[in-house]
Amino acid sequence: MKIRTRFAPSPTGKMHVGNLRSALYEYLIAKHEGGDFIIRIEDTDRERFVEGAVEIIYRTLEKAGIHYDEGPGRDKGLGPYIQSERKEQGIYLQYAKELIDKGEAYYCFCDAERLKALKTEIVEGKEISSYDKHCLGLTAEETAQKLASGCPYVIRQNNPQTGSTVFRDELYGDITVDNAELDDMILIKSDGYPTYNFANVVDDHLMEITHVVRGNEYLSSSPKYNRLYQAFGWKVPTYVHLPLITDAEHKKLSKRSGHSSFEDLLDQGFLPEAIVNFIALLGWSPESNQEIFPLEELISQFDYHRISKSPAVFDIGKLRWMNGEYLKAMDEAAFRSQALPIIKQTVTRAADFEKIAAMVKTRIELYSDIPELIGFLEHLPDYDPEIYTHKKMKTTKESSLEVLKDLLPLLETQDDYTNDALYATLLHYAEQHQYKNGYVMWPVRTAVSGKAMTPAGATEIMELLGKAETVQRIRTGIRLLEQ
RNA sequence: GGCUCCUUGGUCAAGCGGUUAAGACAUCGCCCUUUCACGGCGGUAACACGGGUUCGAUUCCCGUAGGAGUCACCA
Repeated sequence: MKIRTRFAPSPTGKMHVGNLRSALYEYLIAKHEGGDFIIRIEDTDRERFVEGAVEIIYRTLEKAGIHYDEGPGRDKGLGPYIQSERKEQGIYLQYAKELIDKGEAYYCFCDAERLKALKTEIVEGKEISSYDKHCLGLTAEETAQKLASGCPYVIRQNNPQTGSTVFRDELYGDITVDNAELDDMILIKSDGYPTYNFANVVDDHLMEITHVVRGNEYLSSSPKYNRLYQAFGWKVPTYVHLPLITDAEHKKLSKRSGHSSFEDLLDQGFLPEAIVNFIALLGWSPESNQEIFPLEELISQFDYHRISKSPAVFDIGKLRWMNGEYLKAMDEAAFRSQALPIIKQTVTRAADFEKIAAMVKTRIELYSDIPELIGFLEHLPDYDPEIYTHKKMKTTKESSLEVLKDLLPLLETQDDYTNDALYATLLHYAEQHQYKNGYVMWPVRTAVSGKAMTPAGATEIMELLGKAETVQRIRTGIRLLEQ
């Protein structure tokens, strides 16, 4: 049978990486087997609905390279794929009533006040409650009368209080839960919308989803969903619950806690391919030691049985590294189109911008590293003369001063400021005095850059700066060293 | 607190009864070099603990501890 997976986001804002990874794994599981990947919008909570969030979802998947076979606008006969539209068609209510007829669900008229009175404990600021089946005790007449009078109602699942329920997860194995733990969750809310708990079961069945893949925050409610499938007499899908992605404090990534969304990462300059590659490896590993995976290779190698069970910390440092790898592998033209605007914004003097782009390419992890790296080309920064002292080069402030003073007249009279010519000049000087290259290069590079680290060597920098600026910076260096 | 799940270095992780317990990021050192970087080489660093089972446990079982998730008319 053809595998069908779905990504079922609720449109409540930006997508954080945990959501994106779920979408990615769902996509990979389907595509690895030549199956279909479906999108379903779960907009049953009209209070949390955020305008434009649906577009964010489409845009995010698009940028991530995740294409869907079915979904809004791509109806293959099992739509609509937006739950609010399905609700309008009366789908959920119809199925809920079927459950009521079977005695697996019941109307509940309890108001907020009574529900609040049921809250028994408060643990860590969270109220714990479980419904007491009060309305299950209503007679048919009482129920009919309340319905007729327009009394607001919800429909609840009727779970047994004895025995236990077992369900199987592909990764976690069999999980058994006492039925007494199963609360009579609400299926249909008083506004007529279904809850996630109900809608996902109904829709996954109707849309013929074979593999339900989702975050493992759903692990503990899955027995209740299983009971729903059983009550309907439907085939239970294959479950794959994914380990959580956490922050450095081991807390689940969430919008609420202000964790980075995919779009935030893009804004920070991360490449979508790098992000996708990185999150694919958070919770899954291939048989080989390969780490760089284009999406196509991910599809061919993704075996969901190798997904791990323990949570993974989202380490932005490693993402940076991976982004750097993608930058290095990028072709020159593509890199330039992104880097050049940033470079030109940072360096306004006439310079060989393409040369700067090439020089910077292998030394950054993010485009946003560029200004910091080459800012010195625009303005000589204030710097501490102590950086002229370098143990390995055997340079001191005194030796540097001497070298710079010797070199100044040479540089003033030289007109050929190409890298090769400058290099020849400096090298010749070093040879004459029997200095080691670094002994000369270090102070020169320091003077023309004002930095202990630069993305290029001394003469390359001089070429970029040109004669006038170079000479001026050497003089500045001498002045600093004479103080 | 109840329930459920998880537990190999700081982080991602391989391992699926017998291994010198891979690899990557980070970190440190060395080499290369016109500094740093890039590149190359190398180092530090892990099986949470206690019982079993077994000739033999990182691997299987049971406890303990720790962590996480969940307990809504949110998904």
